[in-house]
Amino acid sequence: MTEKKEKILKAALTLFTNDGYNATSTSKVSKEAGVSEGLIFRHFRNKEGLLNAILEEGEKQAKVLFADIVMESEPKEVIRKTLEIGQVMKKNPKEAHFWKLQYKIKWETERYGGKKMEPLHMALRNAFEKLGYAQPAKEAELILINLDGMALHFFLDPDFDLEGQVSFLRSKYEV
Amino acid sequence: MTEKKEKILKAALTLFTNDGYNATSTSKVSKEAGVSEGLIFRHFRNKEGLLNAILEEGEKQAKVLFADIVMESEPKEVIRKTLEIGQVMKKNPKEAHFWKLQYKIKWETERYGGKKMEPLHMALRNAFEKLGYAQPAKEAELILINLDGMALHFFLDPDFDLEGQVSFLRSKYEV
DNA sequence: TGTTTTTATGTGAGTACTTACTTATTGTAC
DNA sequence: GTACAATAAGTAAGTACTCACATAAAAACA
Repeated sequence: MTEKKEKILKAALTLFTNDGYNATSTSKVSKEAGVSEGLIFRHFRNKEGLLNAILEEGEKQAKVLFADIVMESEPKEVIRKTLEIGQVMKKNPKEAHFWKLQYKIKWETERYGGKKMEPLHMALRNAFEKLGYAQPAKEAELILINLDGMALHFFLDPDFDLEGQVSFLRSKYEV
Repeated sequence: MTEKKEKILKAALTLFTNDGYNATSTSKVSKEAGVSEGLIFRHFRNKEGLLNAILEEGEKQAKVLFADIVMESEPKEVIRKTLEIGQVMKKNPKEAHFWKLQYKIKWETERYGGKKMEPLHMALRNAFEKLGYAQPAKEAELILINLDGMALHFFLDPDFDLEGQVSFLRSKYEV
């Protein structure tokens, strides 16, 4: 990975996340990266290839983030850690960039996100099962739906009180 | 409102909702509407004006949709009707178009959606208060966050089981 | 009423500029 | 000196938007 290639990736992540994929031209990316436009196509073949490279990098980061939750054996801890994913974003802005980009791309291009949440879903299902909940699968799905809803507000509504909502949920689940 | 003006609005609603705002050119809209491109600018001044016209029309529809919930006096009915908003979308595809566009625009352009959910939030807050919940405001916010999460899956995940999730939530709130 | 004048609606070709992408050429490290 | 990194200068197609002009509808006046 050359230095300029990394600069392209960084610039594209910023611009795609802030302005959106379609609203960001390869020319803008090259200027932001301080690089000739042609270099983008040499390294990534086309604009979509650049997007895919960023998305793949984000997926790797997500796996690391999820690993800690999936490997947790204490069911209440699984739920608590899941609910607190948002706090991680506040501390780690690059992780937040990747997440935000996921949602932006999902809505802008409607390319289906794949099954990358599946391991988390499984871990939650098992946790709720161990805790004796009547419908563990639905409970797990509800938490993930909640996470998506909170992400919308966290990323797009500057007045959203993330911590307040998370602690409210923690008290609901007693975790 | 002339016939051609309405055709432009209809075509733009479809294209903006399916392909996104930035990915839809005024030329595409004019072709879909069977109208000269210049007419778009005669009626709406620019592309953003066209978007605003559609958004305003959607806001009117949303007010009608919310009115029925806000005026409901039975607290459990307020919650049930709110949870069942998604079912309305399934029956009324044009309403669904407007909703989907709201989310697409929100993520694509990050223009703040305004306070159009405020009356619904209020109604829910009062409902939870009457039912003796400890934190009615947080409960109301949670329901709206849930709605946003379900919307993501409803519009973008073809396998999402909306009815299953809604009836699960209804059983949770006993409504 | 019929005629003229104004206004609203509509077109199609053109504007300057941007888009994603290509190609030919040069720099550079081993 | 070869393989790769990088650039500058292109390309054709597309972009939002404008303009001069045509037609239809409405208003004003005789």
